[in-house]
Amino acid sequence: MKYNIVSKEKIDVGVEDYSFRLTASAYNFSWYYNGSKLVLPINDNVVVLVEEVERNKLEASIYSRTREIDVSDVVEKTAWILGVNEDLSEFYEIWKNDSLLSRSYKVLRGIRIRGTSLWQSLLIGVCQQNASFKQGWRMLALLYKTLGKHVYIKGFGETIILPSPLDVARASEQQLRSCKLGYRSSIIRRLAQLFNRKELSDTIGAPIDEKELTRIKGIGPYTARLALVLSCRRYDKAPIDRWLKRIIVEAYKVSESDAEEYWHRIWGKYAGLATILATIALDAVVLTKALDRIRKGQTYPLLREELLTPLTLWRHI
DNA sequence: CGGAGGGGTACCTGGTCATC
DNA sequence: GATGACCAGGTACCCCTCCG
Repeated sequence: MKYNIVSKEKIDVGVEDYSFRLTASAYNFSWYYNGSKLVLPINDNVVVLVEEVERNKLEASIYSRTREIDVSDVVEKTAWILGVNEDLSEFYEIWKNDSLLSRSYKVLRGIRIRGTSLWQSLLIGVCQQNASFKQGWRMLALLYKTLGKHVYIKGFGETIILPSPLDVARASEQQLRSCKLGYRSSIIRRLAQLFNRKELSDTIGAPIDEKELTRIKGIGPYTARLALVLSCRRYDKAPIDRWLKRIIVEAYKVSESDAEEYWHRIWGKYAGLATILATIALDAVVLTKALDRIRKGQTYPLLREELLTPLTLWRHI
């Protein structure tokens, strides 16, 4: 089915320090961002193409497969995903003075984490389990390419809609295997089943509890907390993996057992956001290289196009 | 006694690095 | 260049202690 443009809307940026370019770049794929235009699938029928027409003036072209759509609802969801009204001034005060991340402030200031649906956040989380950044995002990219819906958007080109829980349920074993998910494929199947049975809700921004998620086999605290960060902008509990734990030990000279508590003490209710920021600031390089960079004080993204990093993922995959 | 919580370890899979 | 050993890293699970 064809997506036709139904409306062009202005998206108001309600904060001073917003960076569309950074927000669109971070952890994104080439079929969603091309350096200027950002594709945001809103629901089964609606896709939004966002562009910065002037500094902090965003324009959203709404594409739909159906005639009747609620434009104000789409605009509201687009604004929420982009975090254009998220005031982070308190967070900046900590960031500017933090010994690990302050050097990345100049480069990354203005960035927001793009909000996702719960389903999408769980897929991201499960693919990140026991995997390096590169490995995890390659898995996710394969999921998109193998099971997602390839769609052509005029003014952008080809994009891919994330496979739905139903798409995953219908996929063959072989198809899932070809996504190189390993043991994760059975977790993803189980998740898809929960969404299909409506035991999990995929409404954008709907609140969910960490405990509710960790009850699911295959979802532990890391994946649950990452899902809360991405799907609810809940930053109070941080998804701290061993990578970050070791980095905290090195950077702040605390013991491994105190690392998590220490991180929460520094960042308070923004601990989860700081976690994501740390991965971007250190280009998500593997632990040994990250520790090396901390020793050299290279705690900001290198911004080299040829590297595969959270900020340049869209140039490569 | 029973539940909560913490520690240790096995499991799994792709990445990395040393060795030939 | 091929091979194999080891590592990274999140979760599951078992066992232990603690506390009411």
